[in-house]
Amino acid sequence: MSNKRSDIINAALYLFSEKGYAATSTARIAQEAGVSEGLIFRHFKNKRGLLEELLRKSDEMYQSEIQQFISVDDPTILVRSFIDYALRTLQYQESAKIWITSLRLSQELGIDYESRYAVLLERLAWALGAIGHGKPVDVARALISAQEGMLASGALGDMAIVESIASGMKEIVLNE
Amino acid sequence: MSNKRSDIINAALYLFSEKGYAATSTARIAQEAGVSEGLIFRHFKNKRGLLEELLRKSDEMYQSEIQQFISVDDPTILVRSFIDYALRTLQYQESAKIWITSLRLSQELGIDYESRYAVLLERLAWALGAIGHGKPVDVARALISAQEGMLASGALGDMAIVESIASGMKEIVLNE
Amino acid sequence: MSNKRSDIINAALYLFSEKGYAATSTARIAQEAGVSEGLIFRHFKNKRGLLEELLRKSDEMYQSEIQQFISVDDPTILVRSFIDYALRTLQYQESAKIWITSLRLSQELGIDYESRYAVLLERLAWALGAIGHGKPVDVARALISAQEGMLASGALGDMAIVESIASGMKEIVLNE
Amino acid sequence: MSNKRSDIINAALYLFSEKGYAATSTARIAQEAGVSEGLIFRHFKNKRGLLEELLRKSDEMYQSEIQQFISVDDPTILVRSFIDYALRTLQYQESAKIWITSLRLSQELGIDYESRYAVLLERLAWALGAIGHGKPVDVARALISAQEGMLASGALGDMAIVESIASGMKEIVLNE
DNA sequence: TATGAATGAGACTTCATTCAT
DNA sequence: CATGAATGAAGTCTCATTCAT
Repeated sequence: MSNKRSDIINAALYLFSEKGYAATSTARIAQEAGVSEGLIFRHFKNKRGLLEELLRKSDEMYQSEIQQFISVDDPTILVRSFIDYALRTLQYQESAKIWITSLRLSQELGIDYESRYAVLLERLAWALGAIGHGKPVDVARALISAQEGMLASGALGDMAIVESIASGMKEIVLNE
Repeated sequence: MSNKRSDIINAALYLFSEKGYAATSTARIAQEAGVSEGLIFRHFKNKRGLLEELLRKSDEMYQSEIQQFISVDDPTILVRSFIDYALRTLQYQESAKIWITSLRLSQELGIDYESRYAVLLERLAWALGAIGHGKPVDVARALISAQEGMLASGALGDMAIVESIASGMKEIVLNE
Repeated sequence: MSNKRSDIINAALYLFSEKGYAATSTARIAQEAGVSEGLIFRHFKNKRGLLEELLRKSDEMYQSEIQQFISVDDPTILVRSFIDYALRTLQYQESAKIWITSLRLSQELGIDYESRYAVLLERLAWALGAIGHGKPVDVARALISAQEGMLASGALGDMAIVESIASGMKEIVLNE
Repeated sequence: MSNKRSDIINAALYLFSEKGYAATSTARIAQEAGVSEGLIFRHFKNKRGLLEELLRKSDEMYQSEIQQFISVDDPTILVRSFIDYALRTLQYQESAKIWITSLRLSQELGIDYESRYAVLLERLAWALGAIGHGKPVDVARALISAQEGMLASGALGDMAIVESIASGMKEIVLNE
């Protein structure tokens, strides 16, 4: 049965993450997906439409993935899980790509990304406050921000730096 | 003397920062700079050459700007200056653009960016160690990483978030 | 019984008349007809086949419609009926479309259209001669020609002009 | 020196008149004009822009051509000149094409065409009134309408019909 | 009969780059 | 140094048509 639709999405995800949106041609996506170029437009109307579908999917996956640690009761464990999550994700290249890519694409295209963090931010702030940090919302934002930088480094393939950043984050917020 | 050359660089800087490298046409750059398209190729050989010149310039400016706080003797002041620097820079839009842009372009094109941080990383690590933080290199990297995320937010124009991140960074590393 | 076939013809008629043959896609026809695109090719082999069927139908309708006045015995009434026919037809938009459209399509595609007028031309010439006009065949052709221009105006929706033309035609050939 | 711009216009004029606007590709126009396809878009922005330029030019030519007989003082000569003009024009194919074509293109694209006739209509009505016709404006419109039909026949290359129509027009309005 | 996924050719258009002036 | 006309390759997208179901 037809999984050509998702073949296209996967190919686009891969190529966008390698080269960015503007530098990836629909011909290349079709080739990578093993379909005709026309099919892309039949399924997604536009190159832009394909991107939006991809971003929508990525957001869904992200929201479902952060459930893992967002509902943890122990604040220390919650924060540690948050930091480790990105670390772990980055070690299994393929599953990480969608996250990194959607971050970058949002930047490249000026799409709002902040809203994606709403739930995470709230829980993280709660945990940081419970641990004893002042200005927990600000600290939570700083952490998320650091993690984004970490993802960017990860995208460039430098795992040593990624681990160093994670270690630094734990040091300052968890003292470990 | 001919300032058309720098007009081109400035136009490219502006447009690359708005749209990214691949999505900016040389025709658009020429129009923005008020010169003929051909002149770009006379001065920079090709579009990539223009980009490289721009990145080179940006690195020079960056290195000269961080001199301000890199040579500070008091570790606390040094760290605070580092954090405030991005904050201040972002408040004066134009001068910040070059920094944000070169960060983004490096990511878009997979150019090494890490080396730019070499000196900064060393001094920041020293200061953090002096303040009493463990694993000072890791923490320094986490800080730089957070600042990159902050710049990305700044690029999207959301100063409230930028300030929140800066505040969070100060809270965790300076306890203020 | 299946009226999807005629749904397709009607949709094509409508769209060809709005946009012309070349500018109308089979996808659009299918959508307008509420059928799948494939069905068009099952019924008509290809787009051109659909057009030819449409033109064939239109000619049949035309021939049957002009029977109304072609068999009239009084030459003055015959000529007046001819002029009024187009006028009346244009006032009931829908039924006029097929006539205008086939005229236009014939032009767009360089299809012979003259033969359609054979019978009409003969009767009209007879009537004009009977009324007392010299060169009755030439005058008949001029009249038919004027009526075609009238239809073109009608297609653009300008009924005031249509009525003016009809009035002018009556003035010169019927003196009324 | 560069007459490539007008080469493109001429090629487009020729091809649009043969096939219509929608059925003529820009690649074909470029080939016919002996230029690269890209040049069309450099000069006219759009295929549509090319069409509009062509229509603008055609209108200018038309207005300047009808000066010949529009300023004639003798009403009979004026009307005869009007009828003969189309006849003569059609006999010299090339110069006629632009007129016929713009008529057809206006119809194909639903562009206003009526305004082009404003001056002509006024003078023709005056002449017809002076000759003694009632409802001179209506008759003038009928004449113009007949001439349009004539042009359409001429476009299909049937000069015998064209001459017959012209003869019929003279018979009814000039009695000759 | 009817659908809808799929395709390949070709449509319009943009682009980086060259070159005569 | 500077322009602007010109190009060829490539880009996004549309289209008529086919075919398995």
